[in-house]
Amino acid sequence: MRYPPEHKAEVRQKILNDASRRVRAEGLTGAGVAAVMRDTGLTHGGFYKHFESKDELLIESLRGAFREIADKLAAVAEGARSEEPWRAIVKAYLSLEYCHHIEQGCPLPALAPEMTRVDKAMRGQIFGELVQYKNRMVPFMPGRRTQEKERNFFVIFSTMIGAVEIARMLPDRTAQEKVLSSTREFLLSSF
Amino acid sequence: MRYPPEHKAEVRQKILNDASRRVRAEGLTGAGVAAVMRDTGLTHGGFYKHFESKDELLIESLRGAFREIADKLAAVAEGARSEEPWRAIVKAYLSLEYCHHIEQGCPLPALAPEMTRVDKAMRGQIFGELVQYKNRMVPFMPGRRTQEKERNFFVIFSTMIGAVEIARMLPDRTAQEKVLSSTREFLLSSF
DNA sequence: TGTACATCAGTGAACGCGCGTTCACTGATGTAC
DNA sequence: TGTACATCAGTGAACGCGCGTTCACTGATGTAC
Repeated sequence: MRYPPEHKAEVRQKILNDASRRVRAEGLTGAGVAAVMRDTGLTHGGFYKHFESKDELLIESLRGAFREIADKLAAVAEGARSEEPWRAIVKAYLSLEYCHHIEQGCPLPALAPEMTRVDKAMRGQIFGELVQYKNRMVPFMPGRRTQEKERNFFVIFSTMIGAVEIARMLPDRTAQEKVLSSTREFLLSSF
Repeated sequence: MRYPPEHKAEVRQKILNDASRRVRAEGLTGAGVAAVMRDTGLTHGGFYKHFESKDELLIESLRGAFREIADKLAAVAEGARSEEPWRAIVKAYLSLEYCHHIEQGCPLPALAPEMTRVDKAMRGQIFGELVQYKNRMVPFMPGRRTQEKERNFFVIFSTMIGAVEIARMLPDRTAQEKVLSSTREFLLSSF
């Protein structure tokens, strides 16, 4: 079969989208070649027409996940009319909605501990993505100077990441919502 | 060979200690039967004389990890002379020392996201360990009534867990210490 | 216009490897008589 | 006291399975002449 010239790029993008969802939902080793290709509607053999290795898929799908969540949170912040942007980010990040959709959410509460265990080369690349994510969020953070905003980025995101992780370990919505709303109120009253 | 009657219990405990370190350092799948038995100085075949399955090893080694960190933090809190116990816990938990020794540290910043992905039966058991951990920490938390202490447990531990995870993603001590100390100061000035 | 060949995304069998698990065996020590 | 047998933690080969990766092949379409 011959395909239109844009076909290959589209398929690659579809594989990446499926992988970036799978990696968040099932962990760093959860985006297996066969499973991802099945998601995409292809067989595993064709994978290497699109990627050099599974590692390339992994880093590219993480890159996509970081970009996706940064886009969403930036949109939320920019859409905040009557309140400070960081407050809108905190409310969105600590919502039950975000908590329940791990596959579309921030890679940090889904994968942070696993990301510290990958080999050095990949850890360097992941660190680069984290820095970009931080740089996109810093302008929305509370504080006067950039240094203060940066400090607050780390404090606020640390708190949100931990809260989402704990909430996800709890067995029912009520307990989850309790942790999320406690942490939300704590952060919103802290700056 | 015949062994003294306490021998078997000692070997089982050694296997559990090795596994509980490995699982924190290398992830939920990192405590492989062969690797853990090699740590213990035995060969993989003997494993099933001590455990019914790898799942039994996993839950028992997590249980041990939760108990180990709860013991440590309780000792730190009880040893706090001139300050409130929770402040001593925050200082210990957010120290570079604890951050760097993931294999002896709290299972939450090491494993929380992975723990939400295990099968339902094991998730139930892990949730039980989390509840026990919380119950041991709650008495040390700031707040008047138990309800308030419990709320603060979740807020404080969420924040600490996230901060340790982020710190562990950073490439050098300076950056790690910045996140840890920012978060430490934030928490210590919040209650 | 027709024919032969090139292209290339996708297929599916096969590979080597590491994993959890099983099992026949070992061998030092205890017990029965 | 000596002999035959039982016990049982530990050994290491072997298994089935899923994984990432390779590769000969397919077949629709483009290109050369």
